[in-house]
Amino acid sequence: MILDQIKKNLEKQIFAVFGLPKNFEIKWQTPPNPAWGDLALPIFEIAKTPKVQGDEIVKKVQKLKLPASVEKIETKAGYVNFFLEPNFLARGLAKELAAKSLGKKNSGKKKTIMLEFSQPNTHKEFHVGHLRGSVLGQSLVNILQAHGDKVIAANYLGDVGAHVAKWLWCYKKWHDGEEPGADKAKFLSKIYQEAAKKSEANPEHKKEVAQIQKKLEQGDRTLLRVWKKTRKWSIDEFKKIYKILGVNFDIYFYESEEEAPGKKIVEKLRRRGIAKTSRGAAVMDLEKYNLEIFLLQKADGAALYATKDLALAFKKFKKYKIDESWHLVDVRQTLYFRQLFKTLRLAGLKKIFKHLAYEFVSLPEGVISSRSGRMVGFNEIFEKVSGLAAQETAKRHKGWPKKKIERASRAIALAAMKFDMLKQSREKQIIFDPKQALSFEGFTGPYLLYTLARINSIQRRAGRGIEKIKHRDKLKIEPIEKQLLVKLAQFSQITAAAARQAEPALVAQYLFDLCKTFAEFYHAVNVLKAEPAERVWRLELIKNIKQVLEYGLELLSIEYLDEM
RNA sequence: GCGCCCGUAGUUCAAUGGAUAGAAUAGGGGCCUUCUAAGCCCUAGACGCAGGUUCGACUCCUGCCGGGCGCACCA
Repeated sequence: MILDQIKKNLEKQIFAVFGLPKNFEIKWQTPPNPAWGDLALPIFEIAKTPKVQGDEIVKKVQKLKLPASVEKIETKAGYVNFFLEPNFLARGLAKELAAKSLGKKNSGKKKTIMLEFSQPNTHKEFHVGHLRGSVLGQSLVNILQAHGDKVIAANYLGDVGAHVAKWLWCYKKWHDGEEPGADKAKFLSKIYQEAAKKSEANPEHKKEVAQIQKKLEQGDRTLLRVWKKTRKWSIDEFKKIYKILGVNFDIYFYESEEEAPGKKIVEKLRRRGIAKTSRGAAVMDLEKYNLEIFLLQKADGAALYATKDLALAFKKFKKYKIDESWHLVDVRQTLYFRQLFKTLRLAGLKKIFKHLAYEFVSLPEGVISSRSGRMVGFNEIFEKVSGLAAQETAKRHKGWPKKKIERASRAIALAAMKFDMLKQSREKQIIFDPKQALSFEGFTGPYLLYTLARINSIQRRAGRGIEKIKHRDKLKIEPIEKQLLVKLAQFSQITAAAARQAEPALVAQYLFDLCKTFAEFYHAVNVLKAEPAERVWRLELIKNIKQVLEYGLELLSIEYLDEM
């Protein structure tokens, strides 16, 4: 905001001095080194416009009148660098922060977006792969909402299909009536692994599984009862995890509910000649769109993922007043979604669909696989990480009661795990190394929490006597403090970019950078022991940092602490 | 075979076509009588290869090499 104002103000003059055409777009940059300035104007582009010749530029730059927001101007290596006036910046920032408008935007046109994410399968374990999707999704919801959009968070559970049939088959055959005990996730996961192994070992078994699936779709009563009961174990487990994670859904959809309507839609598409029958199955021939053949329904009439997704898409737009449907799903489904969206379009649902792809999580040993048990379950890793956090906390705070340590270590563990999932861009594969997940140093969630803890500590010691700062007085602002001011002012740009690119990593990286700069400040100057005027100003500065940091963490859905 | 994505310090990641390619971690060396050392400072270390487009390429294009993923009854 404040930066936008400064830029706008400068642009007016720049256009006039250089005689730039009206449609010219100034591409502001940030100098790589703060010592070179705070805003950079590349003159390569300007030099291309007919009226201006290279050598004249420097002369013309000297004609620019310095507004109050700018301290000085330098030309260097093809750039005009503007040094912002720190007092001006401090004042503007204070206004922006007081209005709580930093990082928020009220775009006039509010879109309603339904964001579907997380989508775990029942009867399988929630693992670190789901963790990425869930945390990414929640963070996107927050970021988009801050951007001014209305977002409906939807989860779509895979509660039917081949994997469920397999599980039920194994359970009925070898574990009939068994109860899961305290750790439902482990129980479900164990049976699934056993089911995968046993069903593949014997062709007889494969047939039995297919039979179970058929019976289930036909609504066999006794089977349905078992399905309902075991499905609930799974869903309860997921909800428990979402509660721990602070991930919230406005709506839950279930694949089981989309089967029948999906089949009807496929039938309709067949009648209308949009879908064809090939080898007994319902397909869309999308070869002319370079999207190959898309399978809608199996030859034996059983529903596929696509069958159900068609129904869900129609339902979403009919029942909820949404403008766009976004799907945050693993990149491996890119082709699938392109096929699905094209099919929907051909079926007459001409709406905006978006597949937000993210790279999957794998382990140092290889790809995650629920069937082979090569995976890191959420509960297991969460326990490990929070255990270590508890140990570290106890070491540092001998007097803390057990409950306080528990609360802190939980927050630290979650910060570590979530930040790990958010800090790199969506399109980068994460190789989840449990050993590295146990690190709380450097580019990690706990580092951000620690920064906050230090700020809080200063504030506590400062006591109540924080005077209001008088901005009319010129403050003595150190270079490192000015760097902090500039960083804070950039926050709005970052959140806007994060929303535009649907990329929470931008916020994560920014916050880390802010904290690094704070740490440098923290070691370079003292807040509490400063001269009265500086003391007041620095207290105000750290208050601002705290506000941005807390808000940024909220966008990432990371809970923070007062002390750690 | 066809298609999509990715190759940057030992490792994990950054870099709207722009300035001296930034961090973290691991390595070496320092800093706790000063606001929390989960920290800070110093040091060493990288663009897969070859062309092309451009005033300018880690970024765009082509080819090669290396890795991942997807391509009809799984989700």
